Amino acid sequence: MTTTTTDSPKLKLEPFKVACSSCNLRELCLPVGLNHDNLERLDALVATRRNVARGDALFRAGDVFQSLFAVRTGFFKTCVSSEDGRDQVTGFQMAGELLGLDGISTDLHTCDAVALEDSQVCVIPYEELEGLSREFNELQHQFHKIMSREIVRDHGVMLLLGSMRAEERLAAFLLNLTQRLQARGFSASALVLRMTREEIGSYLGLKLETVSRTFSKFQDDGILDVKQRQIRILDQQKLQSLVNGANC
Amino acid sequence: MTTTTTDSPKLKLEPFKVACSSCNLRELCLPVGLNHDNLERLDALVATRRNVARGDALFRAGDVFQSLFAVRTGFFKTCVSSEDGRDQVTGFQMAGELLGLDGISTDLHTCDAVALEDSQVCVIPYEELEGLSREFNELQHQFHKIMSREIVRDHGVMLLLGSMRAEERLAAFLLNLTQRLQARGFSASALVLRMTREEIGSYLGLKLETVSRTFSKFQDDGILDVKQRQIRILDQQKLQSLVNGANC
DNA sequence: GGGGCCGCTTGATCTGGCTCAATCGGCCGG
DNA sequence: CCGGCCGATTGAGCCAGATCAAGCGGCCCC
Repeated sequence: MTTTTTDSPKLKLEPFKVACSSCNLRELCLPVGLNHDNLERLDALVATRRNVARGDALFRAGDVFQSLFAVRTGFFKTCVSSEDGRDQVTGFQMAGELLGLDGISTDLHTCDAVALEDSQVCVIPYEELEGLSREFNELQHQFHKIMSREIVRDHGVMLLLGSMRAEERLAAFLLNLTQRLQARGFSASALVLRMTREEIGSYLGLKLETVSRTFSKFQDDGILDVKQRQIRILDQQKLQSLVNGANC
Repeated sequence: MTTTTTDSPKLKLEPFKVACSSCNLRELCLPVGLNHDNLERLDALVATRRNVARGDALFRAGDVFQSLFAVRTGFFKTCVSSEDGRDQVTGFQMAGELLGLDGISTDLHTCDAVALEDSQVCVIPYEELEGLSREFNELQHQFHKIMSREIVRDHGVMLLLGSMRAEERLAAFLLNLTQRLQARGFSASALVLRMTREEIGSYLGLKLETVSRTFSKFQDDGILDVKQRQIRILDQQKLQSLVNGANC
């Protein structure tokens, strides 16, 4: 992790300037590829931020869609539910990732976005984003790429849910998490899970007991060191080979 | 189904004018909401068409991405595969639906699109679409809606794969298919499946034997009349209640 | 510092869907 | 019209993961 702002004590409110142009996430977020001038235009667009306390929803299915949100700090889950109570976690979002793309389709959000820890998001008014992206090819293209990437990601999850066994699913999940954490400057081998076993299970199409048992098995096999939500990856190779279906 | 062109005998090649502005799919496809002038601009963009024989690929994972494709006639499946041979059908596309959105993300396609019957697609050069959508708000917005809808659809499939039982999955699949067919003017109760049991199974995260057995069970229960790929829905209510988890 | 709660682990048993296997039947090419 | 092939059906047995159940333990609030 990098430190951008001086950590002056007592400064609880936003530092004066937390703009895309000075954001250390800009290479992971909407601003990718924008030149200096365009970045400043984006700054004007992304003027407001919003804090979301752990457990609170950023939006819920059925809410009117007006803005996209970029995670600045913290961690979210998104989940859809069917008419009957069934619930499915569709993703976990960390700093630099966009939330709310589902809402464009019908002007209503179709899933809940819930903070798994105290978080802050940048609010991106959607209409204004459309306007600005009509002016700047790069912004338009980057936005399309982000939507497309979400589609590709979803296809990967379908592959996982449709054809992998429990161990493969958990291995794929852990590798994906560490990859994304690594891109943000964190260790590739140690991580702290922000979500419960049940939420992992929902995402992976498994019951929480199966998730727990699989963690234990990975520990027995010397692949992981598991202490509740503290995970240390001891044998990345073996994890990778599990995903690749090596020992099938 | 509507008939737009005169069915003059012997006319094998394209009728003179098969443009978005005169396409009977325009209310299901990219042109939704465009006014007359803008539609004519879109016509210029979508100038070429391409035939794809049954079994052939429109594109494959790894192919360079240049164009989106709108299905004019026929039926497609898209599937992703992991490094090991595993294969997952991620969707079935019929007339009016867009193919290729996955390619925007990395300029390479990430899945295969294979025709399940002799088909024809409209070729939509992507760069030009971005250009035109910078000019026309409605086109831009409609395109974003289509991408967003794909994301929402994928979330629905995740819910299905992650939390439904075999009968519920097949019921949801059939209802979804008939809904889309109905929007195209076909019967809501009779349909011909264009895909094999194995492809249905891959899409639903089931083995082909399970799909076949579930069809048979639905027939025994008086919900369906199944003759190979000819399906007649006898009790839509019961199908719907299965999806809603009524008898759990 | 203590109590209670929630999340996690672990065990025992059950079962839905998978696997393996045999047969059927529709369709296509000769 | 017939033979072969591919897709679909059906049966028998099995197993991965679900379910049910019983603690455990870390953390938060009082």
